[in-house]
Amino acid sequence: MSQLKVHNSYTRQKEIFTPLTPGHVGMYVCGPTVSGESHLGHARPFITFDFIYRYLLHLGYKVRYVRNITDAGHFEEEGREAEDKIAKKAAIEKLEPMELVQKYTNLFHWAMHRFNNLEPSIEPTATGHIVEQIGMIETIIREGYAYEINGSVYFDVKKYAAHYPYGKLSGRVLDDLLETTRDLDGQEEKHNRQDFALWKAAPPEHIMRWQSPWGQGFPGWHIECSAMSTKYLGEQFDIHGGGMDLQFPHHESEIAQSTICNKHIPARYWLHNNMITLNGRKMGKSYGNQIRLTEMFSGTHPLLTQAYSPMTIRFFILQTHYRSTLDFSNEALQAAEKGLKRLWEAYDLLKKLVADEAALQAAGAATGETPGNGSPATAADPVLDDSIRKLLLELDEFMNDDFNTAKVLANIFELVPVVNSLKGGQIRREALSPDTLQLMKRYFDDYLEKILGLKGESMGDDHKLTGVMDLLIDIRKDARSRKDYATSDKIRNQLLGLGIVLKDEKDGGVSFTFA
RNA sequence: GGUCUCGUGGCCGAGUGGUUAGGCAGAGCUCUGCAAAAGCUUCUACAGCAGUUCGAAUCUGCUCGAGACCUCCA
Repeated sequence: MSQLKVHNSYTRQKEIFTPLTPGHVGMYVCGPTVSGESHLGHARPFITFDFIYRYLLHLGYKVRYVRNITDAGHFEEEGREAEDKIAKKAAIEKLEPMELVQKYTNLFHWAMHRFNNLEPSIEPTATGHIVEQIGMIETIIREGYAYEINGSVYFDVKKYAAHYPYGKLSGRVLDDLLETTRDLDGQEEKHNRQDFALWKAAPPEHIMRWQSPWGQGFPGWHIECSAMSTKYLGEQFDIHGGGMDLQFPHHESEIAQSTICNKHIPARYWLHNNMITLNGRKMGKSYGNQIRLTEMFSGTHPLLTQAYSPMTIRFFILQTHYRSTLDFSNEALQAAEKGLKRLWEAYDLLKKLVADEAALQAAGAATGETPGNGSPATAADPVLDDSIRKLLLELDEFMNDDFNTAKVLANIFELVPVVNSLKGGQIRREALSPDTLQLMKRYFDDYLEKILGLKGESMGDDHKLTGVMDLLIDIRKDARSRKDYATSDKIRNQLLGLGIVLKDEKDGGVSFTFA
């Protein structure tokens, strides 16, 4: 099997992934700022790094996945809104800051859960690590790369750039920044405009504040990630992830801070997911075009023609490579919804087929007979059998190639007609060897559920409901056998009105799904 | 203005210099009491121009267009 290759934003190349400590992976992903509700765009990094996390686990790595919660709030830089965002909104909503933080943290966790994202190993909060942040800032000052003015501390970018490759991650040149940095209020106390805050003195109205060697204040935007990643993953770790829009200035600043404190770049592999767009434009609050997750799930946003389930959104995201932009539209989401449904029904079928096969073998074994009805050990259609195995084995190659979930799904979709044909009889069961059928089931289990993190939308395991359905299906069967189609159609149509779709199978059986 | 990315068939999207991406939608057929589902077949592509090459959607240049970052941002 091929080795895992990842696209490293830092080198702009695909590189073979080699963890610092064999068998172990440390991964840090920038988490949400819990000052408001998450929107569709936010779903992308957390789903992306979830399948990356899952795949690393699948490969057998022991992974420590750290994803922070930014609950201190980043202030708008340099005085435009010299107020902690969280404190500001809290005043508007008449809530305690921590109450607000709790509310949106809960909402975030709820959304993550619905997306079937695994929980990170550690989910540290910024407010819980003020001490570490202050410690790091002190180190940077001691090293001579930060200075204090009026109770605030700034990172000396110019000095840093003279000794280290500043701007490499984001492809930025310091001189360009000098020219393009805007005039903002409060700039004058900084030595240079491109310097960024490590610690900000808190104005009197600022609610969230902590005591520091420089007086009462709050931490700058970038220091929390440096402090927490260092604390939980060490001075250098394997993967740092986040959205592409965080490359500058956030990740660039993290690199600078950690380089001064720890003497080397914090992470070896920098992975960035691309944006979700709406009519070709990035979804984000700056553009006022975001659709909140609660609105997605309920279909309440004016742009939505219907509600979209968390799994539909997950699947929608998985159908695209994580480094490409993904354009939202109702049509695209509906396509994803239908595709996922077809895929999942085939997967359910496959599970049944394999279970039946196993039962047959078991029955044969129990009676001591050779499994006359079972499949022979060899494939009657070796060409088909081979092509299936090839499609399956390619899945590993695709994932190893920078997590190409789009290709993975394409191959799996090629197998959907095979599964359906096994059920429909267009392909005889003997055509495939039992091994191949088993292999297919294993790969579907691994890829669809374990790695891509998809799951069946629960249609309710209500025994009473299934009982009633069995009864109705039974009555309808009787009616049909009497050619009483008025009755049989009435049952079917009325169930359809309730959102339950009956399907008459070829073999006389009847199945039902929820529309 | 600076830096960078992208432009694929009705829509969403993969893509290696030479072979079908895939999904959804459309068309035809099969199955079916009808329907749904399913199966089979099928249509429309690589922004434009020029170049490199035996051969380019895939490399180079130019033109046009879109977007991202440079400010909080996933």
